[in-house]
Amino acid sequence: MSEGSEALERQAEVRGHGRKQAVDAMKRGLILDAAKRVFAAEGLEGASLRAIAAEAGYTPAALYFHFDSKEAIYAALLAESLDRLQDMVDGAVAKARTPKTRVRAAAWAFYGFYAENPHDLDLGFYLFRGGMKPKGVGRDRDTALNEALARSLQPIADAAQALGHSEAEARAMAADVFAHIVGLLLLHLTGRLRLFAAAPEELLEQHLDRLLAAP
Amino acid sequence: MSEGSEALERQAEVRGHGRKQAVDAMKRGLILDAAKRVFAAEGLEGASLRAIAAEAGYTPAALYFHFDSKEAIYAALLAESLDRLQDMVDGAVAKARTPKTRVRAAAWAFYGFYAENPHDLDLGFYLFRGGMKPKGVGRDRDTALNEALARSLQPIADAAQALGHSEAEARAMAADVFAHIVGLLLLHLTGRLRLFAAAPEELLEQHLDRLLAAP
Amino acid sequence: MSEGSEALERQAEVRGHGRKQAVDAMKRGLILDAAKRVFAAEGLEGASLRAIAAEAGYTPAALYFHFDSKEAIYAALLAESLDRLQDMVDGAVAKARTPKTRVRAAAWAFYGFYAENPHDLDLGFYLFRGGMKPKGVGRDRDTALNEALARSLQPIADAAQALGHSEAEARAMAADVFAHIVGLLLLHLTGRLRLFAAAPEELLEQHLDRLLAAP
Amino acid sequence: MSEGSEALERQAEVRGHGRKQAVDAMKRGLILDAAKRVFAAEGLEGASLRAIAAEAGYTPAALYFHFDSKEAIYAALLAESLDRLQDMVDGAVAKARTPKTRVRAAAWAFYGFYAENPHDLDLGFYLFRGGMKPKGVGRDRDTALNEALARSLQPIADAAQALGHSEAEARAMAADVFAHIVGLLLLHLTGRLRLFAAAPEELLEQHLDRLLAAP
DNA sequence: TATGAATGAGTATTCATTCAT
DNA sequence: TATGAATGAATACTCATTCAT
Repeated sequence: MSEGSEALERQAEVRGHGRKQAVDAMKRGLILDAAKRVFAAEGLEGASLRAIAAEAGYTPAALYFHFDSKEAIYAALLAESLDRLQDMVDGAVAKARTPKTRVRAAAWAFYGFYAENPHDLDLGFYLFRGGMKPKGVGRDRDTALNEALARSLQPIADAAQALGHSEAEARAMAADVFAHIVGLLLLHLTGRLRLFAAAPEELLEQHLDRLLAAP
Repeated sequence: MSEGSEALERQAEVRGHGRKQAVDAMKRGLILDAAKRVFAAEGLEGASLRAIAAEAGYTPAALYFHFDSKEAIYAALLAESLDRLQDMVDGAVAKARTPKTRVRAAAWAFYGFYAENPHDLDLGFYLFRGGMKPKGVGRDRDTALNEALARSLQPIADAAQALGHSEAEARAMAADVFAHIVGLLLLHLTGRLRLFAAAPEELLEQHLDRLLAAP
Repeated sequence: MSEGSEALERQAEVRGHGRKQAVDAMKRGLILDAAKRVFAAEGLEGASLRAIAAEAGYTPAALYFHFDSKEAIYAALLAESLDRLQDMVDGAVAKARTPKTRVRAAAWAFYGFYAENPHDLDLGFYLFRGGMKPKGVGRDRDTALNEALARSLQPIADAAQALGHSEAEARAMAADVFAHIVGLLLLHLTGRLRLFAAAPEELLEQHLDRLLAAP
Repeated sequence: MSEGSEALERQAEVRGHGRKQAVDAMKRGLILDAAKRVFAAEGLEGASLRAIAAEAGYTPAALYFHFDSKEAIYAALLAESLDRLQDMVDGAVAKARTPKTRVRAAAWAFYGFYAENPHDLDLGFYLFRGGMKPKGVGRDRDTALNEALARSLQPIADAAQALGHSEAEARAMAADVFAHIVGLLLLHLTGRLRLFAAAPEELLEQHLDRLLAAP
């Protein structure tokens, strides 16, 4: 066997491998798309593995070649959701000129994302909660998701530092905005905010005003 | 039969009735305690009717004598939780002299209650969510629970009005505090707040400071 | 103790006993009425003991003082139904002058009774079937109900004999009419007769015509 | 790969497919057999899904792979029963030369089938009744079963037309025979016919005699 | 006579997961 | 890589009946 042929073989192998990976990724993607659809239509409770498999045109058993467990599918869904979230936040922040408008832009993007995709919030809390127990991997996945989440909120911390805050203060500010928005969304989406005849957008606006008022 | 004996009989009857009621209430209480225990140990998902019955030393069927459905048990649990919450908030507010300290006291009591009883928060969100569908009066129960919740936060709105805010502003303030605390708790309890090296208590303190700063 | 007083006592006893029996019979009647209502509204499946008790304003357990079992209630219901049936048949026959019209009258009364009270037919078949197993008494009850049923159809046999048939032939004729009507009703009530675009009344009329045609 | 081998592969594929189908059909058949056994032993009431599964050597859940619901099992059982019925009727009719003997043959085959398989009658009435509600296509199934039933009785209508009856008359005749036989069977099988010391066979014979007597 | 409380057996159905093929 | 078949455990809830009071 000549060198050339070896190289060719390796190349073919590599290409074959790459193609395999690509095909696999595509299939995973199709399953996740199906999961997203089921999930959006039926909510967390209705998004059984069977339902997802059916929607994806698969047998339930087939999904186990692509994901370790149902939780793994959820986790992948959440990871992808966090990616979209980050894109939205980054996009919004990019258009803002001043640190203050960057904080506002990031906050509103964050709020808007979940207000328009309430199920993604569900997903987040489901997994960040008691889920993730069974299949061990939990730990790694958790930190990965955590990092993705932190990245999404980083623009707020960055802008806060640009405003003269210390790093600790900046982090606290990001956390504060994060918590406030999550609280508002939860109460809003469960209809509890109606009790106070309060609109979440107004409350958020006021919160940002107070937060950004010159001290 | 003399008048005296008649009176005694009536009294006995009444007492018998009262005892029956008391016994019933006690048994309901025991079941609810069992439910709380299971709930604390296994989380909402694991708190099946069977599990609750077993923990209470009953057969599943027996619970249906005391409660109409599983959701009814949850609802009772939540109602009782909201009662305790209100007691805590009212107790804290009673000790405060000025409107501002009353807001702070109420907010901290609210926060403290759920920080110490995280499962009660779960319960609230479970029921305030999609639950409550199948049996029971759903609707009635929902409004009753809503009212209990609103009552717990009323001290904040009252104090806000005492500070000179309009009724609408006062309501918004209660909603704002409510949302902020819920957000903080959720992130704290799911460990997300650690990402920002932020302590929920500090964040709440700062939020209240900003909120109560003279404009 | 004087004779008079003895008599009075006995009388009182009897009266007391009689009253007790009367009261008991009345209560049984009230329960049966309730059962009939539930039964008419919900059908056999829905007529649970609980439902009957509730409708009668009783606790399920209370019914066991008046009836041995659920089957016993059904049996009493059926007995009463058969009484009403007999009244209808007898009433119809009484108005007819000739043997042939008596056969017709009896048949139509029988048909009409069950066409208007389809649930009574259900009841009959339920009990005449596999039911009646548990509580032993089955045997006695069965023969009693059988006799009541036979009595209802006796007018047909009588009229047949009046037409010159032997006793055996007359019995066969009654059986024939009975079977034909039951068959028609069953198929009619389950909608199977529609398959043939046939009306049960016409079929019955023709059957009677053939049966009564001079040989 | 030569053409021959391709052909072989296709054949294997087809056979594989065919085998899969065959295996599936066989398993369904085994389950249905089990159901029939349970059904015969315990009656309709006792033929729970669990019992059927146990008898078939399956877990309850496994049955859901082969049938959509318990009602679907019943429906399949009935469909198969109607097939056997039709075979018997068709077979009997095929041997008869004249229209009149064809009517008689069909009627006796129909009668004989249910006299020997009383449970099939139960099944029919159960499903043709209120059943069929929950899952499954109910409607479709109902009409399919109706058609199967109608087909079984078609020979009678055909023969009636051959005798010179109009189509409507022929249909009525089929309905009449159907009703009479069902009535006889029901009374016979529940022991009610004994009341009249009447044998169902004699009554059917006489009914057919009258029906087929030249007018 | 009636109740309240409780039982135990039962119902059909759903779930995530596994494994031989 | 995917399927078909199967599992075992779980679900909430209903039933007729019993028994101490």
